[in-house]
Amino acid sequence: MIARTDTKDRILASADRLLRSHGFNGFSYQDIARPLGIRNAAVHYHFATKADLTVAVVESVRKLLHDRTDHFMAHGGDARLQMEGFLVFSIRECAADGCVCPVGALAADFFALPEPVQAAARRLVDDLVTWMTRVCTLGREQGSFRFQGDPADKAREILAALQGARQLSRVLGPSAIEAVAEQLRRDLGIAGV
Amino acid sequence: MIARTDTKDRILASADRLLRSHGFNGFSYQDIARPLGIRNAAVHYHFATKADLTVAVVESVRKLLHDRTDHFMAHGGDARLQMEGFLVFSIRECAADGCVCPVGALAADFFALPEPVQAAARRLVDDLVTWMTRVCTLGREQGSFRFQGDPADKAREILAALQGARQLSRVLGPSAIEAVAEQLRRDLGIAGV
DNA sequence: GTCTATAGATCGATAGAC
DNA sequence: GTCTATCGATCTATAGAC
Repeated sequence: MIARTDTKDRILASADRLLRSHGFNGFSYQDIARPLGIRNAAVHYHFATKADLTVAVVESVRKLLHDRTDHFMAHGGDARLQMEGFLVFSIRECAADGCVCPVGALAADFFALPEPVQAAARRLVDDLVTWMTRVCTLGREQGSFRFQGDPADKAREILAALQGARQLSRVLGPSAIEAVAEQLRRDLGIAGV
Repeated sequence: MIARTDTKDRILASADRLLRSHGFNGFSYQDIARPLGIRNAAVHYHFATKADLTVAVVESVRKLLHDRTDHFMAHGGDARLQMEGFLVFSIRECAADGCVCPVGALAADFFALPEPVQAAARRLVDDLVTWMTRVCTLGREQGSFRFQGDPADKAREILAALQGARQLSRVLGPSAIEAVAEQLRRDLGIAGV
């Protein structure tokens, strides 16, 4: 059934964009239904509750992360390429539509979120930290990165900086995340590559 | 009139806490009125609209920042003390109640916010960046900080990292911001002081 | 300055026809 | 799978008594 899958995917894509641009409490089923030319109730058919829909969005992002990093997590690879890919990805997404990552979108309302949504956010953050920690560990072993201290701390610092930078960019413009990304490169000793 | 000022201040304090814990779209006039033992309409008497109330919250934070940094901005001082004070302040606020700074609270919904609220957020971010840039500039001149590149870039990196860390801490627990703060110190060469 | 009462809108969600 | 219709709740904001 092409129609079913197609509509469900469109709903998911729309919810993804709305969640990351307006936050969990900043979009409604109406906002999703109207541009798709369907009704409120049709969205509820595919995703019974707003919590279900939001969890699905977070899980789709988590799956995207796994698709892009599973090989690296299992077999290793060039840490500098992984890092640079993530920086460029963050800058491009931020500049394109000012969207933050789902974690940043959910964190602001976190204590007011349905518990399943909180749990999904936790899973995504755990995955991001695990992956970034491996990138930092391998990068230093490979002689690509220069930093002091525990790779797990450096990983959280980098993730926090990018998350915060995407939010700063909403207020200051796209130059903010570019400046932060370039400073992160300088700190790691990979600027001007 | 003690009563008037007192209630207005209580409303402001309550709104501050609610904004930073639940986001702009995550709290209502009811949430403010009930714990204070007053009614919805009484809040509207002091702050006509939710935008007015939110702008007042942001401006009060901006005033607090000025009170703490005006002397430093005018006459200089010990950059390491300014930096350490800000790190400790951020950690303590984050651990106490999981609140993010107003910028982080407003950034998630930013494109859905009333324009005056967006403008107030911009003013606060500009002030923070200006101050932190001065801290970084003086810190390097004083030989306290070690970093590559433009102090304005380092300043935005640090602010972004702390803002992101406060949000990560909601998901991962208070250890996240402590780890990020310690990594920021290591990067600057002021760890273990 | 605070109240009661309510307007007016929107929200998430459900029931049932098609 | 999408529709119409609607429920019940909640929200921002206002009017007017006290």
